[in-house]
Amino acid sequence: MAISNFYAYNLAMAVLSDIHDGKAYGRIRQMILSGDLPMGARIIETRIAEQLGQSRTPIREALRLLASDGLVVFEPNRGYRVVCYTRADVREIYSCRVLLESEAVRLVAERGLSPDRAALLESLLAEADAAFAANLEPEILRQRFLAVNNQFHQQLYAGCGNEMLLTMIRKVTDIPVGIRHYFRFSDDLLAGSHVAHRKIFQATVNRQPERASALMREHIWTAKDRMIDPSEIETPTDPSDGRHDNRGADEKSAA
Amino acid sequence: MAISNFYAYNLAMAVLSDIHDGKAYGRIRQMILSGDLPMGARIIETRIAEQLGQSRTPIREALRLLASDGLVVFEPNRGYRVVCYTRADVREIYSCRVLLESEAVRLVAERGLSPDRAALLESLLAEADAAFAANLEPEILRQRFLAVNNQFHQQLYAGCGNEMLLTMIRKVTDIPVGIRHYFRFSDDLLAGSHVAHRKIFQATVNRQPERASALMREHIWTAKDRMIDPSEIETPTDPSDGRHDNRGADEKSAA
DNA sequence: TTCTCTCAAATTGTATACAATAAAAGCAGG
DNA sequence: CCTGCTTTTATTGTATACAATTTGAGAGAA
Repeated sequence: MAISNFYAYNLAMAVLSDIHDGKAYGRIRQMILSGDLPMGARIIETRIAEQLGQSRTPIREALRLLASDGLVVFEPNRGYRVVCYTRADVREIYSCRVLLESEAVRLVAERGLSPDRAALLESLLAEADAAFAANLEPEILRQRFLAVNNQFHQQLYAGCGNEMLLTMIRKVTDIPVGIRHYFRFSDDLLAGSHVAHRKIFQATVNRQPERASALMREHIWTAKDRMIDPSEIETPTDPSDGRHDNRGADEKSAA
Repeated sequence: MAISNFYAYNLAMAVLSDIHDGKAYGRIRQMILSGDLPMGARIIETRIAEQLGQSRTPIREALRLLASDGLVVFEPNRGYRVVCYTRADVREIYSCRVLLESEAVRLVAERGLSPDRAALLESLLAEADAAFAANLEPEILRQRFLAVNNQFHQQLYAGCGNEMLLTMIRKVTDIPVGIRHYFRFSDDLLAGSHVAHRKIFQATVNRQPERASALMREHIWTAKDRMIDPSEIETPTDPSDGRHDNRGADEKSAA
């Protein structure tokens, strides 16, 4: 398997050369995914450079990369902004997720899970169980669950045998937290999601590709349906100011 | 539709700022897609820079971009090489194409083709008809048809209403010509492909989403089946030398 | 020969300087 | 008070210089 090809894409680059080197790409990426840099925020090269103690050159390259990940948007002579997904965009993304992830899980169910991966997935599900049982504050529970949720999906597909598919799935999965504003995370949604994970896992273990695939489609559709839908009231694409001081203004309304 | 987001990805960047500026990204991209830089060729920044009459800085950025397109591969401290797809990679790519393009054409068939786009597609089909009727040299016919073929696919999906899907399709479609080595382009394959296009187009015009989708799946599967398949004799990933003088060595054996 | 080590050349990584462009501020005129 | 132009500032685009790293060649020893 030519890991050398597909995997030398962006995420790999992060892992290989950036993230543990404390270098630009990984750190900026994290700022975006975590919401430190809110959606729509303009990114000024010199400022980031200063902040990370590097010169502009590596920052620029990191930004180019992030642009191709779809995490920042570039306009010639105007620099970069954190991507600002509209509801329509998010719907598109979820449509793609349905397509890609249902296929991935089908492949996995056909090929069968390796024992250690099955064990890993079990432990993730157990972790989620624990979180629900722990009677946490809703916000904490939500965060905890979503983290496990992401890992579950990633790990589930990992053995699908199609690196290109995995790359594309990462692309529609690694998205700024800001989009959570568009969703209603009621308790029953989380619980329902967890149940769905168990079912999907079971079908996969049982080598039922069609069933696992169908469950996955339904699982993601359900999430998509929970999007808050003020029909045509899109967020304006222009937050106008994007200093990265205004963090936090972002995350609160997500509950 | 937030074109501003998805579309500000790489290809757009090419169109916007690079290609008609005569800048690096577009030109290098073209070198790769056309085979001027053969698969596996190492890319030396200084050399390309000299060749294009620019400094290394913009070349480096272009290469980073191309890496995210999957056209070149990067290794830290070792620079870039043109991606070298193995047969297994190509099979993966075609699996993804089946998935993505069948979905795209389904969406188009559901929404219906705009009259002018339908006309454009008709004209492309007519162009292919003409090519077949012209009794061209096989190699010329092949090139002509493949060019029209690409355009047909692109134009067919263009109105699918999901920019993210289109972006992903571009990614699995824009591939160095070198991979053609892996295919057997017999005359009947081309002719069969053309017939399939007509059928797909007809089903789309008739608003038969499932039918169009199924035809598309079969169409791409057929192409995939025509891969030359010396089972496990993969091309070694290391052509060892990659000066871009050795062009042409590439393209001939494609017939 | 074959292996290893050392040193030189080539290449990539980063920083800095300056040019080109866009955004913002200031200023006249209505 | 607003409008449109000029000047200033901020920011991005490119080139160059130098440091760090890898690659390749050659010398010396087994």
